[in-house]
Amino acid sequence: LEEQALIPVVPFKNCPIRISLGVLGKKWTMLIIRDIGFLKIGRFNQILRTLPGLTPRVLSMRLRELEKNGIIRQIEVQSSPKQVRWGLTRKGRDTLPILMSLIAFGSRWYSDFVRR
Amino acid sequence: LEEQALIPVVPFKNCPIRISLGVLGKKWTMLIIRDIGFLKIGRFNQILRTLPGLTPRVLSMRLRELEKNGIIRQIEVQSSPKQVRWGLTRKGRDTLPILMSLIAFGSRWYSDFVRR
DNA sequence: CCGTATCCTGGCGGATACTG
DNA sequence: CAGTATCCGCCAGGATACGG
Repeated sequence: LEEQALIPVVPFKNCPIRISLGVLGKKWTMLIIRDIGFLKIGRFNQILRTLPGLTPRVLSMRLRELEKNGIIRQIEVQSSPKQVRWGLTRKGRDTLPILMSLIAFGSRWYSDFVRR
Repeated sequence: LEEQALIPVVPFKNCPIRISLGVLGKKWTMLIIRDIGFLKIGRFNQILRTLPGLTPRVLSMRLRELEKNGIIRQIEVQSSPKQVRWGLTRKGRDTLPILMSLIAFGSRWYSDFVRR
C-alpha cells in the first residue's frame, strides 16, 4: 500500500495557512502587529522608529490593509495636533498566538542573535 | 508621564519574530513545511502537485534554504529510480506550532473560504 | 504629527526547457 | 522521478518630497 494513498492529494487552494498568510504574510506586517499588539506602540512615527528600514509609504499601506481586514483600528483620534493611536481588534488579538510561536521558535533556535 | 516612556524604544533588529521570518517568511516556505511536516508529503513532484502555482525552480530554492537552515533533511534517498523523501528535523518540528496557530486563525476568521 | 503622492529599481519568482 | 539552467517581466517596496 502506497503511503501517499493515505493522504488525499488535493490542491489546497483554500488552506487556512495560505489564507492567513494572504493577510499576514506581507513584509513588515507581523512586525507592525508586534508593535501595536505587544508593545502598545500605536503611533505612526513611533512604529517607524522602532522598525528601521520601514518607510512611511509602506507603513501606510500596511495599516490600511490591516484596517480593511479588521485586524487593527484607530482607538484614539484627535486633530490639532493630529493624533492617532492604533490598536488591535478582537480579530487582531487572535493573531497574537502566531507571534508568540514565532517568538518561541526564534528565541529557541537563534538565541545568540536575539537581543529582545 | 509619557506612555511611551514605559516602553524602551529600541530598534528591534534582532527581534526573534524578525529572525524567524527571515527563514520562514518567504513565499511558499510555510506551505512547503505544511506538506512535509503535516501531510507527510515529502516528494518533489508531489509537493509541486499540491501547491498550484509553485514552480520547480522555486521549490528547489526553498528546499535548499530549509535544508541549509536545518529545518528539513532528506530522510530517504536512492538512485535508479532516483527517489527522495524530505522530512522535518528536530528544529523543523519546532515550527509546527507556528503552522498550528496560522491554521487556528484562518479557520476561525475565514471559515467560509477554508476548504481544509 | 500623520500620513499621501511620485518616481524608480532590484530582485523575486514565474515560464520553460533540459539533464541524470 | 528530482531537480538545475536560462531568461525575463513585473511589481513590491525603497527614496524622497510634500500636504493637512
